[in-house]
Amino acid sequence: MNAAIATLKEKGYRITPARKALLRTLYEASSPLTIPELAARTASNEVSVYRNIELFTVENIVESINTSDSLPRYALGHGHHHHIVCTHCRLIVHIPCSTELPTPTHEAFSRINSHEMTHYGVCSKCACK
Amino acid sequence: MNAAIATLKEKGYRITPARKALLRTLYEASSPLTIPELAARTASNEVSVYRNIELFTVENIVESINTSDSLPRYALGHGHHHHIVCTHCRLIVHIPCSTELPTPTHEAFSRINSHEMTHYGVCSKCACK
DNA sequence: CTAAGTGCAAAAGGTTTGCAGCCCA
DNA sequence: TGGGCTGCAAACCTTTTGCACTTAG
Repeated sequence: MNAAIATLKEKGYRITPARKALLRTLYEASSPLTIPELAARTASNEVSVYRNIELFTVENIVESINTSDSLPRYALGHGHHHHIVCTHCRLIVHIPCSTELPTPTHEAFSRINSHEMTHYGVCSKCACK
Repeated sequence: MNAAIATLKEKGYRITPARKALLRTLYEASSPLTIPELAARTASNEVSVYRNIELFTVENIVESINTSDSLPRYALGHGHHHHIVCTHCRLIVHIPCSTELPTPTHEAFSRINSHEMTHYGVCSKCACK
């Protein structure tokens, strides 16, 4: 979180209470949050959250997680990793990227630069019900 | 495409011109299409396209592809596969799922049922510019 | 014939934009 | 002190809903 503040300062962005609150909320969150959730928890305007999340995304401070059946969610980024999503309660956990994932090739593509992977399952809590 | 029509008939849905046109358009498309594109190409109402795409998705006739920087796109589903997306022109191609992808484990999850994987790169055409 | 499907209009989200006032650097 | 930041209002775009009309079976 201090690294994020340093990054922002470096690039000439201002460290405002709204931005600190947003970073703190993201830092303390146990699971990725939506824009309305972030606005509620930081007691700030949804529009400002949109603008700051946009900024943080561009600066690689947060990553956005898009699972088709919920609003986009945001979390502090911690390098490359994958997700496991509970299809019942939407719990999202991060897992490391398996070291030996083969990069595919395709005649229509000259370069492949990155990938995203999401696993879907049922978490322990939901499985017990 | 005839398989899709058979599925619909079986389940008691009507085979209307709008649905035939939608299936034909999806069948002929070289890349997944958005709702507005589908409405334009089938000369039908966007609302009806929403409703039929929803139906086709539930019936596993089409798959939806959500890349965060464009509207959701739809294509006829052909079993499990992955995607490669060109970050310049949004070209999307399908590739088979590598047989030896390890399924991760996580203490918070009791079962992992499925996954999605998307690779990002630059296609040959965009690379030449 | 009649329940399912379509199109139009309008409501309902979610996101972006414009602008006036505020405040960090 | 000034330019970036915030909040409010309103525009915008995508998706959903209601309802009357049409049509496949």
